[in-house]
Amino acid sequence: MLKIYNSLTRSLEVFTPIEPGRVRMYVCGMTVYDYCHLGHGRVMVVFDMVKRWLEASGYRVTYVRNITDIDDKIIKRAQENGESIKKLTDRFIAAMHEDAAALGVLPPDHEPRATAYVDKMQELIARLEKNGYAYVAANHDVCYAVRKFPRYGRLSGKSLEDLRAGSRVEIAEGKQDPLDFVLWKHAKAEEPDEVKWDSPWGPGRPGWHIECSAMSQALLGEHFDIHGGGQDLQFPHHENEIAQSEGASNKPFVNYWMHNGFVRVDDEKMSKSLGNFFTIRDVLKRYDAEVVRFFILRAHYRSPLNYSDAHLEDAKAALARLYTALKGFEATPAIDWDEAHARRFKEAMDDDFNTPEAIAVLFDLANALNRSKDPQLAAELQGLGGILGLLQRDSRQFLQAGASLSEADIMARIAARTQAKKAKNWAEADRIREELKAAGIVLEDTPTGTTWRRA
RNA sequence: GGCGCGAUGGCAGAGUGGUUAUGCAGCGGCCUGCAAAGCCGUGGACGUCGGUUCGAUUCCGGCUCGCGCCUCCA
Repeated sequence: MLKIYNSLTRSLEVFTPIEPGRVRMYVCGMTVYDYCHLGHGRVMVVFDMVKRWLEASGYRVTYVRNITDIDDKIIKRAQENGESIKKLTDRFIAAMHEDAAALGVLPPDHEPRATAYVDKMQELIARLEKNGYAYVAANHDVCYAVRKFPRYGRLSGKSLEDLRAGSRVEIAEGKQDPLDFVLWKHAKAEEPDEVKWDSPWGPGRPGWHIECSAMSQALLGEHFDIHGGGQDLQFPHHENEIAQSEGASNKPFVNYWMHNGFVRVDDEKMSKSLGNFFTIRDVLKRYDAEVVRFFILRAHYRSPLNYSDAHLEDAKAALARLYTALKGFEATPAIDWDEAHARRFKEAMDDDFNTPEAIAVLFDLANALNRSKDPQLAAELQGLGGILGLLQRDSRQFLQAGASLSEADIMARIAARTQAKKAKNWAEADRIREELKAAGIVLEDTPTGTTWRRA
């Protein structure tokens, strides 16, 4: 029985889908004006894991992760680069897909681009206007009247009074309330035609928050099961989504809200604005993508995750232990859910996707496999790993990837060393081994011959 | 200032009202020509002060410290 920590109620709840056997899930994706950093990587990996576990549990899942391809920063960046919005966003969407694929993130079922749903956004705004939640401000922007929505603040645990007290002095041109947010931004003369759409409120473009309300509704309906995203989106983005979607439909919007924790650098949130971010592609130049995925999944999705070389090295060594246990087994992944390890794995995953505990089970399984050499355990280790998107490679491939010398070169030296060993010329044998070690190649003598792996 | 989250052994990171997390690193042993890998064993922990309890790292409260949101942000 799956339990999910619901940000809306701040408690662990039994998961019950709206439609039996079926899960509809929406996750806020990226604004594509730059390369994804590791924080974005975490969102993608975490909700990929969630989707995989839901499917492994027998649900049919429809997973939507949107792309924000129209926004202030995109416009600004395109102008700086002297390229069109379309060209810029296409470029970074392609890069995002490369990064996601490298991290073993399966493509979502739908990946809507905001610009393709502008008509849906306008429909939604029109309904909000009709229901009395939207108004045209003095500067011609269409705004959402926050005070009209009684449940505003429920998700973020903030009252309007608290928010007002804490809000920095903000020049809210024409807004009825400083906390009101923009649904439709009136076009400005200096903006390129590419970012102007005709609308009942004049030419302009959608506000950020309405995008997700429109896309989720278009693809998943007015009421769906799970909505996810980074913790920083809880307020105001997700709060605003609720206000918009429920204000328009008069129905509950989402049953379970999930928020993943931040990636940190030196105990500070990794973010564009702080400038302390590492892009996924930079990290992948130095670490195997599966090591990065393992590193992300080794922490609980709601906990902060500190990024550092030492932690990546640690993850690399740990993952190598798992692959080492698998060495020599070419089993087809197969899970016997009645087997003790598999049951523990399931229990962990059902407990709010406790991947650290699930991975601990994998290590116990590796230990049992090392002792017994039972191919069934190898099949299970690979099977359970597969649910997390791990351990699907040939173990030799993992253990040898990134070697500084060619296979033939290494094999030649191993042959030379084997000769030396036969002649009991230990000095020469050790010299060759040391030489390879200096090149990052570790030799291991086994009863059936010498094997190698990269350090 | 308001709201929220967290504080676990050298590092990372789960979990539990009384009994082993797990991984990396360390130490001892087995194996090995010696190693490596693996196996066996082992030391070392629950921020602080109170409370509840037969018993708390685990529940409750104060404090301290850290982080986040309150502004675009995954």
